[in-house]
Amino acid sequence: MRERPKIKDIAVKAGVSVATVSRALADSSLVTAETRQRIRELARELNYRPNVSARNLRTRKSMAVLLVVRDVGNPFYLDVLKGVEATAREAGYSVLMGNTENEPARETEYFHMLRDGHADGMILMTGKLPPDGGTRAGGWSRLPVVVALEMIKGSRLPHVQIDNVGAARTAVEHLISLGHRRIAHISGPIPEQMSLDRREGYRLAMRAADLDIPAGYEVCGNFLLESGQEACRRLIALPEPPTALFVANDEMAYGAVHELRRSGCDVPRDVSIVGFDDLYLSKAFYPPLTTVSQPRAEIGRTAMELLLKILSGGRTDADDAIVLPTALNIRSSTAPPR
Amino acid sequence: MRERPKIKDIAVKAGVSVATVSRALADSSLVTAETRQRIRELARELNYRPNVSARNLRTRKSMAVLLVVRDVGNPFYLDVLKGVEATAREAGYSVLMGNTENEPARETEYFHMLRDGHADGMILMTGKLPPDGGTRAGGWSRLPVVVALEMIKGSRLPHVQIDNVGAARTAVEHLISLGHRRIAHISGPIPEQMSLDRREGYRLAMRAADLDIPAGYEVCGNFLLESGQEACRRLIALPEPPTALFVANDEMAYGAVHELRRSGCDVPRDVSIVGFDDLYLSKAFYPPLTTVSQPRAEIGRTAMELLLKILSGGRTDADDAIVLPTALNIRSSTAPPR
DNA sequence: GTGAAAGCGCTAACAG
DNA sequence: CTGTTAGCGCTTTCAC
Repeated sequence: MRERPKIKDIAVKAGVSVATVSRALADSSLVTAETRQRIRELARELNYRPNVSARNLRTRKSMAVLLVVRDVGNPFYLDVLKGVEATAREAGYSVLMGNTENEPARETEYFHMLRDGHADGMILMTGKLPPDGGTRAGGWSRLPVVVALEMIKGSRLPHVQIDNVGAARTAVEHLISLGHRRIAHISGPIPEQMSLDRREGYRLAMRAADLDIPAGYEVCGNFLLESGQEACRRLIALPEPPTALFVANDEMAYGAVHELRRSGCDVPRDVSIVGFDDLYLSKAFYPPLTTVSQPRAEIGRTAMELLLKILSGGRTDADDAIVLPTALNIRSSTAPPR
Repeated sequence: MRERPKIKDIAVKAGVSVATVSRALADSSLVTAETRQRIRELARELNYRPNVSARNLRTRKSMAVLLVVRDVGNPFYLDVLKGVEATAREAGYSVLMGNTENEPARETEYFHMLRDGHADGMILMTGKLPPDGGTRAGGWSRLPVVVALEMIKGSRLPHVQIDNVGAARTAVEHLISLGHRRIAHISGPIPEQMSLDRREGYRLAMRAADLDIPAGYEVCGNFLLESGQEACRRLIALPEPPTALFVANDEMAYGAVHELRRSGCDVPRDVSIVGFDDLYLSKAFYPPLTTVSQPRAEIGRTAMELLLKILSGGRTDADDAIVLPTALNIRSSTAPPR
């Protein structure tokens, strides 16, 4: 086998011009079925594959999308990534991983990568836009970007999201309906929109039921296991500790349960716990965790589909704000108070 | 602001040639510090960024690496991905995600992508080479590929791995030293190398201790939670059920514990369990899981470093088989038999 | 239907 | 030190 054959090699062998080969390979109707056939066979024979850099340069496309998350190490993104990857693949796109670690500079860097032609579009799951979003001509919002998972308020970008406020509210109402009155909340980092929303849902449910939120009942975590543990420790130490916890994500909920157990409390006998996310593990956890499940894979899929639509020239109106349904998954970490 | 400025725009504005601009931007020493300075400022002013497709075409590099795994949805890969991403980033590379779902066709497709210039190198974590690996000139082994996590026997490719046999053996020896004699094993899919190796470690430990492996004591799973549950169910139903389980990964171990609990057995009182992987969750699991921990992030980092070395012209000898250490993490899911 | 030719934007010889 | 020039491999007018 030769070195990588180029289009010209095929052209020579087939006795046609490079243009014809290019057309034949692109399935253009401007080419006789016969020549097309011949060229395709020749291409296969030579094991020809087009050089993507050349094609990208010429077509000004990269057939890649950039998926930017806060932390690639977070298990939450797994299914989302899976959804994105599958959909992208089917459409002939590849997926570039972006990881910001919450650093604004990186956030900006990925937008640059998009402009530079590394990718044709981007799915942004970090909940924020680069700092200088407004100063550039047209801002970043002109770029083919879909915001998913975490919404960015006031950004005219198309969104794929869930109703965090409503879902959180439903979760807390479940606790209330069980008879709990002393319900605390472990939130994500404030002032991230997602944390704010879930806390808002908690507050709404409490207010609607005429329940008090005593001082110290709202503890702020960072979505990581240890912070759930730490937050729980503080809650237990309160003069009047809660009988139920609404935790802003499963990972922190795991930490909270762990801490409760360490201090001799039983879940749900002494304290009920509701999480958020329904990680793949939550059903095998002990006790099986009551939690809000969100359609992660579908979020990924939908976001990618929306991006594809935009890339193929579809409108990018803000009415493209898609809200996917959540569900409260009631398992064994919640029970009536003693 | 203009449309994307190109190198020529800068050249014109600066009154120099494109070559000079290119050099200045590349920090070539062939350019006066002064002109370089001037050009760089101009570039920043114009918000210039090089077009990657053009550069890729010209340099025949993409500054991207392909990370291919069996299943992007598997939490096991998280930290590995994180290690790869961080190292790649530092070196100026981006990471393309590849997902094979165990389909040979996809496996091949990613090798093609590599050849096509989508990426400069590849980190392969699927444990297999495409079917026609040998028929092509030089086979796939000529490409800049590093195999990580799962080894491919007899492939001259550089490897980054752990000693699965030894680690498994140590895990089982722990059980034996606790006094267990009826020890069963839930393996991964056979005949995957990784599953084979861990089972081999189990067998070696058993044989060395003169312990029998009764019929039905080796059950095959697929590394997923449900399969651990299912396998455990069969083990419990045995006329003489085991008092300890060595499970080939944590996820299946979770499933096994879950099943044991469902059927009224206590872990570790009735059955001891050792897992493999030490997922981030295993310490918050109930009971905290005794498990073999492998340095996932470091595996990712090392694989990427090795790939970088190869890409920069380093040797790719098979003596580049790097074995990273594991550790047995003893927690609360193991205890002496009753 | 097919071919000739013009670039996409950049880098790297080669001259000066 | 700087400029001129020739492509990288492909797609796509524009002629024929």
